[in-house]
Amino acid sequence: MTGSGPGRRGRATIEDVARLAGVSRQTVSRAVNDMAEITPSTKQRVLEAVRTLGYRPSRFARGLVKQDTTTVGLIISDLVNPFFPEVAAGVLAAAENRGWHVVVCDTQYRLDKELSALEVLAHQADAIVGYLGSPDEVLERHAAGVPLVLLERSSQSPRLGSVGIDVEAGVRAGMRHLVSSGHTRIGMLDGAPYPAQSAQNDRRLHFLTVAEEFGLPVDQHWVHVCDQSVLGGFTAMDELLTEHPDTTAVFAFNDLIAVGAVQAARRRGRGVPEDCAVLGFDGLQLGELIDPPLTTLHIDKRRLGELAVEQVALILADRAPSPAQRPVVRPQLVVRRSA
Amino acid sequence: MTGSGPGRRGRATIEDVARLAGVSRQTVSRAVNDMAEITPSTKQRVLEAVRTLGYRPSRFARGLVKQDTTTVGLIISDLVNPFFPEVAAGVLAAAENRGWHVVVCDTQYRLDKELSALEVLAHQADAIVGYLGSPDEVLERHAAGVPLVLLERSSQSPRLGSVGIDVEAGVRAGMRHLVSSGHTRIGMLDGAPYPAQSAQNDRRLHFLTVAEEFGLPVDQHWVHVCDQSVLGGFTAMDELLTEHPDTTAVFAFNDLIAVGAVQAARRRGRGVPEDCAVLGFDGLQLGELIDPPLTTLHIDKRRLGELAVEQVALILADRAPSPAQRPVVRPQLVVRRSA
DNA sequence: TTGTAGGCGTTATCAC
DNA sequence: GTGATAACGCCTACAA
Repeated sequence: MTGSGPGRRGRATIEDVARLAGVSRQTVSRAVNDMAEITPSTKQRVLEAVRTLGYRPSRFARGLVKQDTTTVGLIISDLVNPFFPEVAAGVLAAAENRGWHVVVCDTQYRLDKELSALEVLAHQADAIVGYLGSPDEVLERHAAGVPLVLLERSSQSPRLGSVGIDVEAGVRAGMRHLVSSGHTRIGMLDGAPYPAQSAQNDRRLHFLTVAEEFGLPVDQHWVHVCDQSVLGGFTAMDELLTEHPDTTAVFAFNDLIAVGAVQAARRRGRGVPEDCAVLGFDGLQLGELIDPPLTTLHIDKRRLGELAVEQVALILADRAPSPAQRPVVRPQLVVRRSA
Repeated sequence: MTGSGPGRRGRATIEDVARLAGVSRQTVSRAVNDMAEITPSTKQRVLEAVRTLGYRPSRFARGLVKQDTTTVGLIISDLVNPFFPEVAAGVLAAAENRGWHVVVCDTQYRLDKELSALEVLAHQADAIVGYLGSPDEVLERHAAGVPLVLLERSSQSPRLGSVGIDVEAGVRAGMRHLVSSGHTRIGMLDGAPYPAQSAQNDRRLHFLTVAEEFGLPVDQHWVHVCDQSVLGGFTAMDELLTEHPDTTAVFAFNDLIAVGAVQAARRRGRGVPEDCAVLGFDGLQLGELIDPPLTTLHIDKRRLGELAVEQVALILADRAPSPAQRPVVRPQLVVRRSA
């Protein structure tokens, strides 16, 4: 009823400060946002009141009246896979350039977490970019009208932006390299966990296509699915070599898996690359450090994140990005010693 | 003057929806937040209006009236150093548990970026946790009253929370291991870039102390400072071996540096660990994968992040955490083959 | 230089 | 079940 005092309802408001300093709210505002039209002495007095009351402006009230703060939500699959932090770094950098905030969610590759993250961010952000596995229509429903930019996934819906990797070119370059090195019995270690989402995983598709083009004696049985981790790669490689002992080369979904594959091969007494070549897909720093250094298709992950933010900017400016001009990063074959 | 139409000032408001559906704002609110007291048919009509107008509630207006959403800001030094994503993962997980949002900033170890991040987050978050290098009073000033939890750094100020690593115990365990393996001429590769902040870098201090306790013939000249990266470690190790060719073991600030040190040693034709042992400090997965596998002081990085969020919760609940009960994670010596 | 009035978009409270 | 009305905390006019 008194309606005053900082302790009343949590934090002090601009009103409380005004009262304590014996000025109007407006004057407090001028002092806090240090604007020009205010006497130094008054300013001092106000700022002192601010300090004793522990006053901090409400970001909500401020955001309500100045419509400028932009927040983009970032959804990634696994912060501990070194691939994603690099993408995130690109997103952060690009966002910071524009004065935008970024709130991050990690799905652990789980569709339920993905959807709840989507819902949370739909309330909290002005746009969302991320690695998403659910079908288009599910995504659109959960995003509830918030612009969405898909990473490494194309979509039919014109309402969804997207930024991609030129997987086909990458796979072609990689396979060409392996084949020209004399390999024909090439296996693939495909990353889970979105096997049902064909859109999600072009790597396997292109692998099979290109293998057929080259007339290789491999089919889908040469593709083993595994977790996107070193352990996953290790396990799957072990299975692959059991089922197809004549394998001489392996195409991995990503570098983590490739590293696991190298270990598995060696554990079985196969030299890499002499007995079995291993090809990665990512270009993580990790690949340079192991023995033998990993041959891989290097992706500019930072750039990927930056491009996503640019897409967001386009969409937010009502310039709906046409699917035709979908930005794409092209993998570069980096030949080291594993293949 | 007309004051209506969704196109007026960007987004449609609840008012626009109400008008189109021929109901009051309140009814729209009921429909959107699906509350109980509303006729299905009305709800349908409202929801349709929502869809055609592309209406989305303003998070600011909502946050203003419901005081519940909590956002914590996370400031880390370098997303690309695998150490930080693990800490971040802990923060994200703990925050999600409480229904909090996390906005992330990356400073690249730069003090200017650190301060601007602090200022931004002071407006945007209800609390901040992070790796910070500026002096206490600077931090407090820039945080502008927002609760702050320091990572891996103790502070004198009772107003700053903190979560740490028991560096002393870690260094002791590591040095004991090296000494008991017969090493006496032990160098150290210290991580930049906060040399002036003694609070920031207990590792060097404890290293020197413990070295003296053991009566080792090493002093500050055996400490070389470098970037917290593989390259940094490589370079510094090279310098160290040049100045002190009789070095038989090296204590690294972190695993990335240690990996670089291993490479530098080998490049010089020194076997690891036979000619020169290398000890890391982090416990990154990377360490298991290189050759030889890295002996290191393993830190539970996720836990560190979780503890930080718990500190935030305490502070936000006005239960100021006493410095006495500062949470600390204790490094565990993991002996592999590099030392 | 300072104060007053109004509105930003939403939810809560209370009538109807 | 539905609709006025009053906050929520701040800022941008404009008036004094």
